[in-house]
Amino acid sequence: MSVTPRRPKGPPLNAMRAFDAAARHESFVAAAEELNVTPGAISQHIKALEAWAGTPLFQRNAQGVQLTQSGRALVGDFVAAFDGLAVAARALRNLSPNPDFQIATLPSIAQLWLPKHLARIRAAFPEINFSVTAMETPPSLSRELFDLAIFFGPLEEGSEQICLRKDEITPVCAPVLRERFEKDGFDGIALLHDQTWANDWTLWSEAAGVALADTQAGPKFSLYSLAVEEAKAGAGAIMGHTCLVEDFVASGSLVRLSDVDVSTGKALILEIPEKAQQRTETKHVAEMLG
Amino acid sequence: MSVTPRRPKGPPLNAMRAFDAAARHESFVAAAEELNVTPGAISQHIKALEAWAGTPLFQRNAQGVQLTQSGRALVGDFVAAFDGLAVAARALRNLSPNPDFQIATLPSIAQLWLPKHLARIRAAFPEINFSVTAMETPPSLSRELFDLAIFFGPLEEGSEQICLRKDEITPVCAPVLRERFEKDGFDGIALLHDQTWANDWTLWSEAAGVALADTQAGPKFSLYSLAVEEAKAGAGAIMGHTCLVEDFVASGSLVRLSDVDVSTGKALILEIPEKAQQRTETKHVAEMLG
DNA sequence: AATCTTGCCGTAGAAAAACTAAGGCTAAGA
DNA sequence: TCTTAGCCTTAGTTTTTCTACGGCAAGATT
Repeated sequence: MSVTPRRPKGPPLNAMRAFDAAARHESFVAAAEELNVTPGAISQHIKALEAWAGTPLFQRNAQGVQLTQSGRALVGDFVAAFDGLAVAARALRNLSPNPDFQIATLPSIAQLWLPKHLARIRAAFPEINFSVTAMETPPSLSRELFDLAIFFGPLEEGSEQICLRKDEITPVCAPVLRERFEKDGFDGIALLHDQTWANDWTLWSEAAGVALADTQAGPKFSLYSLAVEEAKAGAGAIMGHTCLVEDFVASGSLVRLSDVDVSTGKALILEIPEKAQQRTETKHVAEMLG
Repeated sequence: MSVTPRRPKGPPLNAMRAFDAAARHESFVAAAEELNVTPGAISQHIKALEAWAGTPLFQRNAQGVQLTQSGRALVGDFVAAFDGLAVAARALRNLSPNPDFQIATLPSIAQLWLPKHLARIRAAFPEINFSVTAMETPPSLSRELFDLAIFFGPLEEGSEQICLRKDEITPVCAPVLRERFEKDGFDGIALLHDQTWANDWTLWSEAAGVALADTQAGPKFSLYSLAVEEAKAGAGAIMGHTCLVEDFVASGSLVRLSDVDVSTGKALILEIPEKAQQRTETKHVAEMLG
């Protein structure tokens, strides 16, 4: 009999959150990204939880984890619980007198598309502070405290989505390279690549029926906007996503190298949380972007 | 624009749990007890949450806290969310090959009533490890990971409760004091008190119509079982709860000083979680105690 | 076959969070 | 007026959590 009557403790909350994320993604790396920590942290949380429960929750394979039978049985409960918590957290945030309006989007969209539109919206809502967070993968709006997300992707049923633009690509370059292109075609120009859209050149050359020497060769950039800047400076041609480069084409700082726009099958999609979790301004802001 | 794209963080989980507890009890002290920490810890959590939200959640008064308008609006969401989490946590625990069977009860019951009954049950379930946690206030079975609770209290509707015994009290003392009692009545004997049942002597004297010089005077003990031991050793008379002292009376180590049993209006109550959260053995164990 | 790449693990040390302890304040009630 | 109950604050300690980095194994690539 212990002298200090310590109640039996439940499992650590943060470990449960880590499990929730890891289970939804079936990946420690993806969970780590969502929670903004390193995969090692997730690994430790899961291990702690497994120790507490006395049962393995994941089967570790070399190229990824997989939920065990036991683990899979828990996912539903945990997802439901943390969904509920997210609702509560959002309610808490919305109490604040003037919470930031949080927008999640791709780095490229944040840099090339959003500023122009956001300026208009800021003017309409001068009292609201709009924050933009750039990320590679769309967040779950039912989980994370974003009020609006803009990403490229296929339209999905059942969520609050608006298609802003079809995603189409066409090669563009600086006007100074135009002459060289007229002479040698694509062979005379370096192809610039963005790492997250590494297949753009291949996709376009196949769909447009334009043969290219090597669709993978050429300088690679970690950010699309960097590649665009380089292209404007004359470093080569980039596969332009029309919605991202149209302003440069209009102003003449980039010129088209083809009349053919190829659809990527995706679209520029605006997504907002489900109704119950929207802020009063959300709908209005979405309409101004659409 | 920050270079490291840090996602906006939600409120700290532990702070939300502290809020949940504090809001349910409308008391930091009670919340602290439930979570097994000091009130200071709760205070800090709440302050952190208020800072995060930018809104006060509690109004601090000298003799207790009170939820603000804002705070009250959140309670429902948080209670629901943490209820869900408790369900998930229980599911997690029940995965374990052989989890302890957790029993919550008053210290006095744990020491004076439970051992006899538990012995029987341990014999019937030799493979199960029964853990007993003593506490002053019944836990919420939908929140904490107990499988069974035994407390004195009024029967309530709608929960899974079984009345084990009516709670009745009657004064008892060691046989050696009997003679003195015959001569001088209660005036010749010290009255022993347990701090959690400080009014027992008053209650009995009024209900039984027996006048006592001072129902509050006499040695006080923090544990009822300590007072019982002192009484057995001849230190004075104690107000015996029949279900707790009957064995000593039967064996002769304590003797009754009155024929009058006074009902406290309470009962010895066994409570188990709602069906969906019970373990397979729960019902059976409860029946063996009843 | 050799080499990359991906995604996990483990450990050590560093950083951050959570907790306790102790002293103080205020209002209610004796 | 004194006591009690209940909260607060602060400082310091303990515990938890995170990162950094080396390693390993299975597919993929050359």
